[in-house]
Amino acid sequence: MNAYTTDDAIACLRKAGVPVTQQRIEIARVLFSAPVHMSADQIWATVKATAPDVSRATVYNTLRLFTEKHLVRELFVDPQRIVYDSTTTPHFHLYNMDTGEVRDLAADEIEVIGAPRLPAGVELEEVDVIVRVRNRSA
Amino acid sequence: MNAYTTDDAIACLRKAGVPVTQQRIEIARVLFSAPVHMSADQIWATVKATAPDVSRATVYNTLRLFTEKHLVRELFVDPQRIVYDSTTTPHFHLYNMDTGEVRDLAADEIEVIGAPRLPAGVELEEVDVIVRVRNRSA
DNA sequence: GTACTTGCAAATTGTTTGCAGACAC
DNA sequence: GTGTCTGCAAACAATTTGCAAGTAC
Repeated sequence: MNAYTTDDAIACLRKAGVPVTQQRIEIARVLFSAPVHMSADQIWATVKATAPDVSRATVYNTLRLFTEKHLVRELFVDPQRIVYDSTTTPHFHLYNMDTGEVRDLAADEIEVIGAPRLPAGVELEEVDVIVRVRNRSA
Repeated sequence: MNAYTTDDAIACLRKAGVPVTQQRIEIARVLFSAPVHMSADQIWATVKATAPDVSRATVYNTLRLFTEKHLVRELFVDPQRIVYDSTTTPHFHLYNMDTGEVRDLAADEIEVIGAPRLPAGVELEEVDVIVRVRNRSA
């Protein structure tokens, strides 16, 4: 899912069934050049560095679209902001409550065992694990 | 931590080091009469049923205070609203994305194994597990 | 009596929406 | 050409804050 070049970004969008536009390419390049965890406003700021006239609304709308198409995953680590994770394979997170930083956990660091008894008529969507940490000694 | 009566609520607040007021008693009774998962506005609506002139701001401020004193736990299941959990012992959650309902998971349903390698200078605060489900067949 | 709380309404913040013009195909 | 996308600014909803009046002890 890495897309360093514009062509990679275009391929990635096409594969996901997302109509290609200039703005979406810019946003895809920010997200998929490397695994990142960014808030919508951070993404907007980064995109503006290379494409100054992308509007905030477009970034928000595009992120919603990308989420629906499973190109990114929304993380609710903090009620103040949604963090977008460009890695969509199942994995867990470490969240520093003081710095706001989000880090992926390696698969061997933590493991979830067992499956909950689901009520009838519902199906599992995903399992979210967030390990919250603080800087030592406040 | 159950507090069905006013006296129980007062004792609970005193024990937590929270100065007792009429409004806090009402809010405590809503939260601690039984294990609940409620949003701030749901709590406000419930409190108003028996104490009509408690303001929304007081409910929000009190919930923040209760959180600091570890009388309740904040759950970030959905970016739109904070859900308050009146059970503060460690446990995990099942969240129905369609209905918004939150349910506690029993300790034998799911288990987390292993501990992440923490960066130097940080300490573990808590581990949050949220199992997200959807109603079958959209 | 004093300090802390409350209620109200206004402010704040992250996110969404409506609409006219612009772009992809 | 046609339908979708974008930008702008206004709308929104959940939460917070400032300040004068009320309450617990």
